[in-house]
Amino acid sequence: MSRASDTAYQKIRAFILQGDAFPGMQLTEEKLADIAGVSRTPVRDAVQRLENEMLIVRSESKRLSVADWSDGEIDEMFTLRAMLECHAAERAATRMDAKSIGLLSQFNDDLKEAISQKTPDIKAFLDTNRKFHDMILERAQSPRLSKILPALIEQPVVRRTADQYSKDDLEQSGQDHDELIAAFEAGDSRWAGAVMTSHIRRAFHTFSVAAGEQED
Amino acid sequence: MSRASDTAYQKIRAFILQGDAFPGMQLTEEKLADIAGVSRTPVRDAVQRLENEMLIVRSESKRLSVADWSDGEIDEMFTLRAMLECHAAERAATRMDAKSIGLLSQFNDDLKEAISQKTPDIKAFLDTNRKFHDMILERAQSPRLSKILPALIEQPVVRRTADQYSKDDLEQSGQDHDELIAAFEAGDSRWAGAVMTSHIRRAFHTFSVAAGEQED
DNA sequence: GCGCCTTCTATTGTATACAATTGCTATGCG
DNA sequence: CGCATAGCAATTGTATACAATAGAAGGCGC
Repeated sequence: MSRASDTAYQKIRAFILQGDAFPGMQLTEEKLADIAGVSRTPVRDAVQRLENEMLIVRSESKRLSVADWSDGEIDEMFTLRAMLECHAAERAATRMDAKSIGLLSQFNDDLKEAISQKTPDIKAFLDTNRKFHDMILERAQSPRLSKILPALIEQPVVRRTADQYSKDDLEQSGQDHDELIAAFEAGDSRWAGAVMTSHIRRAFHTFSVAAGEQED
Repeated sequence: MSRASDTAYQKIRAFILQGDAFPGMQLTEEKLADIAGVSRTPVRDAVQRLENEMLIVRSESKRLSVADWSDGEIDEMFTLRAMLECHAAERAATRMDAKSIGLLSQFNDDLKEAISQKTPDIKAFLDTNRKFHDMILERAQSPRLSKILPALIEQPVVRRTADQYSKDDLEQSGQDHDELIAAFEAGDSRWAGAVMTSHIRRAFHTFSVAAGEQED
């Protein structure tokens, strides 16, 4: 979309993901327009996008609020993500080239670098991790997947618990990525898919533990 | 969405699916506004929805056109649909109730009725078929799936070749549905998932043959 | 005091006018 | 004659004013 529409999307998204928003919080188009610094028209575009990503929900009377997910929905979200990222990895494995694999290695080096410190740089970790997965999605060369998957990936609940991940968890991610790269180099799509599946399922497990502890 | 926005969506969708639109055809918001009989504002909402369903694409310069899918994309579409409908069937199998199963049976009776004539009523077939699948999706009780799947289901290319399906193909669909119902009654989610997968993959095969013949 | 109806207010939906951008065409120069 | 460029036309993007609708509050009768 266009400039105002995009900035609205980004600012509202940031407001929900990292800002002062809380699940269930009521929103109005006008308030969001203030936050984004634009008029309601581009805000409505942005809201529709965020609604598709299920970060925002509309009540039956068209009022907006910040999405609040049940445990079941989070579970389902990870399950779908695992299925689709597995599929993406399988496709990518048959469509890789040397340059892309090189980039993947580089991203993963950056990722390891980010968590090698005594206090891991979570933000850098999430950032390079996203780049890594985006690269695979790009190599999957499926417009459909590219439309569906991103909405399942970066999510508020995940973000909110990310800084509780242990160093071991983070390092395991790096190792998964290494194995993915090996599978890509071998052009073995089933291997790549299986590693990706276990990578996501482990992430879910790690998240569950962190989320459980957060409750206490 | 609201009234004008909804009618815009439906009319534009009908225009693409059943109207005079052709793949690659250039569209302007104003023309679509004329077709829908509303102003550009609700049209933009509708267009965004259709863009998400990939019925409409925007060029890099934001101009709109009717989507034109490659064979590879159609293939991928069926693959994703098979994966996700399989998952939906698996979930539904553990969440069924007698009333819903009764409705499924009724829908399938209607479907068989529609194709029992010498010249099958394709429109009625597609209609009851959609009801059947919608019911399963509803019982899967997954908001995410409900958001993702519909965009993969009713598609122009499929619609365009539907009237070439043989009576055998249509009857096989009815039998698949019968077996799905049996799996639901047994509460066997793996069974339900497997039947659904083969149901969709067969549909893809049937479509491929029909589409191939259409080219000649 | 309780419940229902009415009125008012807050919020979303739509249209329209205008701004910005993009593509196209024509014209001039080499 | 070809190409670059300037200006024009067409299209999309944004803001704002107004319409419609849903929710809240207050008043009235019972």
